Amino acid sequence: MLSETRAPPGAFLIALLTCVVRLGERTSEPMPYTYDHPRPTLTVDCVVFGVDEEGLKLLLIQRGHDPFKDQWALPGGFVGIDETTDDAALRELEEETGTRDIYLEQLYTFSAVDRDPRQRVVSVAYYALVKPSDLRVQAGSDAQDVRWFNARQLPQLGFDHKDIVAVGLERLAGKVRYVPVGFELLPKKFTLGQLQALYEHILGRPLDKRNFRRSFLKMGVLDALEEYQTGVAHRPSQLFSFNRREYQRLVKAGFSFEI
Amino acid sequence: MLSETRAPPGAFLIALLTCVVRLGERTSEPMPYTYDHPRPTLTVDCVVFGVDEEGLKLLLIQRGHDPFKDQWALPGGFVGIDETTDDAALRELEEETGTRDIYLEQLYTFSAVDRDPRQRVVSVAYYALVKPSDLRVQAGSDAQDVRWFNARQLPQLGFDHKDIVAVGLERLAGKVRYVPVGFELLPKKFTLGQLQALYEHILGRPLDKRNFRRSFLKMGVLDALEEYQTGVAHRPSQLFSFNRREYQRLVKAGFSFEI
DNA sequence: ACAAAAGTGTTGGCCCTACACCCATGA
DNA sequence: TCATGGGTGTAGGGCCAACACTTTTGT
Repeated sequence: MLSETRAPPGAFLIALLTCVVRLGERTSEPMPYTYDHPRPTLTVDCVVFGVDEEGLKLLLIQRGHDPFKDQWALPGGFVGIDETTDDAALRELEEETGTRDIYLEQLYTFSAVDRDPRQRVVSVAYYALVKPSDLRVQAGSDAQDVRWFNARQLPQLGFDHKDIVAVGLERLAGKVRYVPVGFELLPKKFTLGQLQALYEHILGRPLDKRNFRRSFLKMGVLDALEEYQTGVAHRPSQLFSFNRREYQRLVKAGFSFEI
Repeated sequence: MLSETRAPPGAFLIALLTCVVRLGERTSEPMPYTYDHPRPTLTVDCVVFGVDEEGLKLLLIQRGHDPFKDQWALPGGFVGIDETTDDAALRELEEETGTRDIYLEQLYTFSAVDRDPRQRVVSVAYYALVKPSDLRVQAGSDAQDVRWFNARQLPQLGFDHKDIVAVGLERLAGKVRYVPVGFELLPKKFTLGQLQALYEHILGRPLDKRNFRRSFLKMGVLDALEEYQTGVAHRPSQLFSFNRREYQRLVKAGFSFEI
C-alpha cells in the first residue's frame, strides 16, 4: 500500500506525511514487507554513575552543537540500523570512556513528542555503573567536554535529561537494596567503610555500621583479603574483594541480597 | 550532511544505506535539524494480563497477515510520528478492548536486529492489567481473532513475543510483591479468597490463608463492605473494595506493601 | 596526646511462619 | 448430611534496629 511512497527528503514534509501515518494507525500490526512512513528517530542516552571520595557522581558531556549547544547533557546518540540499543549505548560510552567493560542496564524509553526541538526523537535510556578510577574520560566527537558531576548537584541539562537522570537515580536506589551493585562502582579491593559510604550516598541516608557489616558479610559474597590499607591517619582497614562466582551461585539459588 | 539523501524506497536498499549510518555512528549526538538516515521502525507490543475463575490470562491476537500469518501474537502496532509510545499502546489496546481505561506500564524495549524478518523493528513493550469482566474483546483490523489464553499455557507466538511475555510475567511477579496490583485485575467488589487466588496465580505458589488475610488487612487499603456473596454453595464471603485514596496516601508516606 | 576511622556483641521487639478447627450455605 | 470455601488466634523463631567502647594509625 505504501511501498511506492518515498520518505521525506526534509523535515518540512513530515507534517504532510503525518496523514499517511494516520492511515497506518488503524492497522494494529506492521504491514507486509515494504512499508515506508515517517518514523521517529531512535537514540540512546546513558546515565553513567560513578563514585569517588566525594560521593556519587554522574558523567555528563558538554554539547558541541545546537540544540542546547554548550549545555550539559547525557552521553548518547543514534541507534544504527544494524545494531541493538544495547550495542549503541556501549558504542557511545566507549567514545567517552575508552572501554566497553561497563555494567549497563536498560532504564526506560522516553518518547514525549516534543522532547527534541528538531524532530521526533524517541530515546532508550540506559544506566551504567563504572569505576572512575578505571578510566580516563575524554570528550567524544560531538562534545566539547566531559566531566563528572556530583549526582545531587547537577547543572541544567538539555532535552528531558533531567527527567531521565531522576528515573536513573530512583532505579539505582531501588536496585541497590536487593542487588549488590556496589561492586560495579568500587575498585577491586575496597574497605567496608567505602562500601558503606557508597550505600549511604545512593540511599541518601546513614546506615548503622555494625548492622551493615554483619548483613553484608553474612551474604558470603565478600572475600576478606590478608591485606590492609596503608598511609591513613587511623587504624588501617582490612581490604575486601567481591566474589563474583559465589554471587552468581547465590543468585541462581534465589538468595536475597536485601540490605 | 545527509539532508539530500533519500530514504530507501524498499528494503533492498537498506544494506546499501548501512554505510551511511556507519558515518552517523561516529557522532555521538543527533545532527542539526535536517537529518535523514535509515531508521529502525518503532512499534509497541502489549502483554495484557487478566484474571478469571481459571486463573491468570493473557490476551493474544491471531495475525491476519504475514509474517506469522495465522499465528498468535501480542497486540501491538506502529508508533505514529506524533504520538508517544504510551499513546500508541493505549490506541492499540482500545482496538481490541474498546476501552482506554487500562492500567498500563512500560516494560522493556526489544531491539534485536532480527526480531522482525521483514525489516529492522524496535519494539517498546508494555504490560497492561485489565478486568476481563469489564470488556468484551474484539479482533482489530489486522487480527483474525482475539482470545484470552491461560498465561502458563500459551500457543506458539510470532516474532520474539515469547521473550516479551516472559519478561512481562517476571515483572508482574516482582511487582505484585510490593504493589497491590491485584486491584487492577479484580472487579470492584471482590472477596479475599479471590484476591488470594490471584496472588497465588501470579506468584505461582500457595499462600497461607490466615497470614495473607492478616497482612493485607493490616495495610489498610481494603474497605470491608456490609455486603456478602450470594448463591455460592458454601458460607458466603464478605465483599471488599480497594480504597485507592488511602492507597495513594500510603504510597506518598513511603509505606511498604510487601506480601 | 589527639584525631579519625576500624572493629566488635548483645538485647528487645517485631514480624513472619506454621498450623487446625468451626461456620454458613446450596445441593 | 455432605461438600465447599469462609473465617479465626497463637506460639516460636528469626531477623532487624539500636546502641558504646576499644584499637590502631598518623600527625
